[in-house]
Amino acid sequence: MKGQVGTRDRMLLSAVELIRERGVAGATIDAILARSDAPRGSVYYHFPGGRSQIISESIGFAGAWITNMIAGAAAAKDSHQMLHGVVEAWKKTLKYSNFEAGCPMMAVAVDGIAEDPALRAPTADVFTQWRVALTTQLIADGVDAERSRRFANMAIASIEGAVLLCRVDQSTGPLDDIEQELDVLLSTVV
Amino acid sequence: MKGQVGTRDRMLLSAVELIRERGVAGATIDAILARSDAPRGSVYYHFPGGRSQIISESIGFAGAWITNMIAGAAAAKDSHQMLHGVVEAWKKTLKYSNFEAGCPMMAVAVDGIAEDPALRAPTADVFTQWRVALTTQLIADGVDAERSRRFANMAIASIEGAVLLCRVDQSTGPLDDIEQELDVLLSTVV
DNA sequence: GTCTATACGAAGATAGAC
DNA sequence: GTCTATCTTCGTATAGAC
Repeated sequence: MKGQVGTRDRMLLSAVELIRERGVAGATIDAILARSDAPRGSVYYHFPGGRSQIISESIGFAGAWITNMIAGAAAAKDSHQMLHGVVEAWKKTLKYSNFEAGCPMMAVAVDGIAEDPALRAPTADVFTQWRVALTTQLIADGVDAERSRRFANMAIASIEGAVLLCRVDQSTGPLDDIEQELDVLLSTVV
Repeated sequence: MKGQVGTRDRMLLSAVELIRERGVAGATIDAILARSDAPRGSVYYHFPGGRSQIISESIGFAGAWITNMIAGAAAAKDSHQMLHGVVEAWKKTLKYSNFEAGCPMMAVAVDGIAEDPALRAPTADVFTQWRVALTTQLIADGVDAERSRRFANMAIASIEGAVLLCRVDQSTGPLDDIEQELDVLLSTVV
């Protein structure tokens, strides 16, 4: 049982995928069941809180996914390589999904928070985690705190925006472009 | 009748607002009617294609809104001022809506295209329009075509991403930050 | 842990009156 | 141009059997 992915986790994973592809509104119970191939009876057994519980837990799940992506990139020696790692990971996931899946956090912000305002705080927390990971590396590279914060916001914003443009264009072009520009900008810092 | 805004236009305007606040899924017929204070009977009279026609026409409507924003900023003398104008316009609209309304194009990309794939092309067109407006100014300022394209994508991506972060943070901080970084980056160009 | 049946509400769409 | 049914589909949730 240890190495197995249980029904509960498969449902959450499917929910994240659906949120990335169709937004929170598209992550219906039926769609989650179909994708995870989970039995109907599992819904209120594993998630007594129903659909809203599935959605809110999905944010934690997706947050962990992003954290892993950054952690992987953080294995790099400096800020340049860290950003490169994150951007490459996005290109890979975009291509893998045929440009149909974007960032789950963006989706939650766009059509999830209006549906359930309680989702705003945890979403903000995930973005803050990302900021912390970036500023930590920048400060380690000798950048001062304020400039680190500004650059971190710039990196997160441009990557998020570029992922959106890539989906619409069905091409990694925008990410290729902002990666270069981000590198130029970073060169003015460290 | 000339200066009046008709029922049809009021419905489209309301649809755009709802899309910005709640995503495409949140722009239901009932919500559009309630916000525009339009009579129920108007729906299939003005829009024989029903809801999907309202949504697709809303994209053109929103595209025009963005074009106006850029046009206003384009009255500036150079690229620096143009970007400043666009960012300031976003800050204003965010504050005006209490950080509840984002970019309609982002919303369409996130939860509209999956619902109706026909929306992808017109959405891509709007982003291209924006790119053209920016590259035109950059080239006028003496930047070469390739770098102009890269920088334009960087500007669009970072502004879109920052608007998202501002909504989640309920603060204009992220836009303030990327405006400064965008300015630094632009200084390496022109 | 999982299944079926059922209830309930929301949303889009159509028909026919005014 | 606009209104009131009405139909249908879909999505969430609950109850009770296995």
